[in-house]
Amino acid sequence: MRRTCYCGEVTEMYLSKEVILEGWAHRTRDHGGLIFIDLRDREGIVQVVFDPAEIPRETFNTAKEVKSEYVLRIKGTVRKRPEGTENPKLKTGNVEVLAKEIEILNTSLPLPFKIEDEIDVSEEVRLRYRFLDLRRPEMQRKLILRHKAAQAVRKYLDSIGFIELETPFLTKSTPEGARDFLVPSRLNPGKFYALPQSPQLFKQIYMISGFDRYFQIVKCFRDEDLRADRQPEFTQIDLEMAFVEKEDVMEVTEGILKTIFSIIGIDIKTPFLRISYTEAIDTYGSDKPDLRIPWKMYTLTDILVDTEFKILREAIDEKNTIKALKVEGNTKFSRKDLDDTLAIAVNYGAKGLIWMRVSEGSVTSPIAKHLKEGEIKAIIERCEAKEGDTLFLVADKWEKACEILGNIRIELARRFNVIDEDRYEFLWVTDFPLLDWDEEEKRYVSVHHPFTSPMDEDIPLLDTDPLKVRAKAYDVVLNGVEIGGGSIRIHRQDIQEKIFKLLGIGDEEAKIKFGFLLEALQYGAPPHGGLALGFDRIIAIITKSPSIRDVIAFPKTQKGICLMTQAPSEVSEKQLKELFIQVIPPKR
RNA sequence: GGGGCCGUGGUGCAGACGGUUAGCACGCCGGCCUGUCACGUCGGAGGUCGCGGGUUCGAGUCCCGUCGGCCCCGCCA
Repeated sequence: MRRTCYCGEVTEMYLSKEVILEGWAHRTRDHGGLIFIDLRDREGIVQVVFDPAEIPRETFNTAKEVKSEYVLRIKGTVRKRPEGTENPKLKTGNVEVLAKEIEILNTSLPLPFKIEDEIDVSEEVRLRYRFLDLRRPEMQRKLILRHKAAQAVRKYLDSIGFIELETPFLTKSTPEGARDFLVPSRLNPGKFYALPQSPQLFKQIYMISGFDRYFQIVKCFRDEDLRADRQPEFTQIDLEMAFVEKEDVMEVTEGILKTIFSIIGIDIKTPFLRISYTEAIDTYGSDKPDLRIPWKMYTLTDILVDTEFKILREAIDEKNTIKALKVEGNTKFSRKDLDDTLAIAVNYGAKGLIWMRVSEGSVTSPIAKHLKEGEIKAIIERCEAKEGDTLFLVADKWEKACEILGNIRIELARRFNVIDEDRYEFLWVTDFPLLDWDEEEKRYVSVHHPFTSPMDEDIPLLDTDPLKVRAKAYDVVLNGVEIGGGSIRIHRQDIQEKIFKLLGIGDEEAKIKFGFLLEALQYGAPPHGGLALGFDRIIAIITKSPSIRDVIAFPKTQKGICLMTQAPSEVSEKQLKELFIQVIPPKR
């Protein structure tokens, strides 16, 4: 006996036909003299009827024993449901299967939660019983969509000449970037592999090897603290191209995203908007702005340059920037709203927060009396503020002031429900700085990574003003989420060495850590660049999942624990001994 | 490392200001039921109140610590 079709496929097409179905008992309704069993498999649910007039007593009694999630094989005939008993909620609702035979293939313990969407259960329980959670239609839809997206991306990239190539998981630990997961080497006592944070160096090597266009849908590993959108292992769509400029990489990326979104029936417009890092920070207070939020930020420093209001006077004298966020619309801020907004500001390091509400050509504000009429007018004009709009002002270092207001922008947009969840706003953020200054370590660090090419015209600045150097780097942003990023790489050994030097990586260290790359760059390395897309994040967005855990089959908790397997776990003395490893217990 | 929310039968929740039998819904078990589809109906079982300590005549409730889950800051080239 073999299955003839999936439960969810039994429609009028099968009328009067005999079918064999295999699946799980979704629900049973025992009316004493008549039993209904909803049988479920991955394609859906169909109602099976057991009528004692049609089958032997023994068969009927077997059906009586069935409980939730028993695994069944049922043979029966498809018939029209009696007039008036159709169920429009089911795809198969016009028909039912009149059972002739039933076989219980397996029983099931009572479940901790129901196998259905909209369950009211903690994520902790879902993760502990992930095998049941994944049985729910919602989770099956998400993982099947994930599969479809991966397949579509493969097909698309293959069609434009990309070659799917693998890279090692057991590889070399490199400085910079995230903390590595280490794997001890039994054959080389005291030495460790690292799991890759990304296939970065290998894909560059592939370019030097002449594969020209590489891609991979691949796991990456970073041992950092977890968030709703961060797991220690996650999946990237990773690609690299030779003989290209950033426009080429951006075009391919837009093609990939277009491909993925077409799966959910959304035709996204390309090319995406492009704005510079500086503009993104200045206007939206974020390098990954959510363009679904209409509110923007404005600079008021020049307007208030002669102010006598003490707090702002001091800010200007300290060469700080005064920024304003405009919250549009007649949004009513209660005392509590204002307090909460201040709390957000303080959380991001603000020393204070000024609010002003536009009203009858002037403003209502705790500081209104300290401002001249001309200043107020100029502020309203600069912000293009209308009646009822509320402005929030912060005075601080440019980047910090922007960042504080940027976070207020996001949190207030959520609170006042101004984000349209059905909109998808893509953009490119370009012209990132190449380097940042790390105050703790007292050295430059890469904003992107150490292999990112500086802009040609900024190369001289490497010697004079490194922080002014812009990178050939680009991030792709969707609805306030960084879904990908990449760069044109350095393909000349002299520049690469110079960057290492600036990063405080000495010749000796560079040779030890990246010797193979520096060497490869000397053997005809073509200009190249690429990008990686956060696959989990994209799938989370298109399935409207609040966390990437919902689109990862077996995710970890915030403490990095898999609640199903209880990994990580202790290992035996013997295992440690073989690896020449000794555990030092943490101090209590 | 830090801030916030949460932890009570299998699941989700309720338990004022500490008071004697810890309540509700769903699920589970048993009976009845031939057109249900969240079936109905009658009955029943099921609890270390996360864990440890303290205050008290008495702690699910108050205090301290600890463990776990979630959100966030730091961190994540």
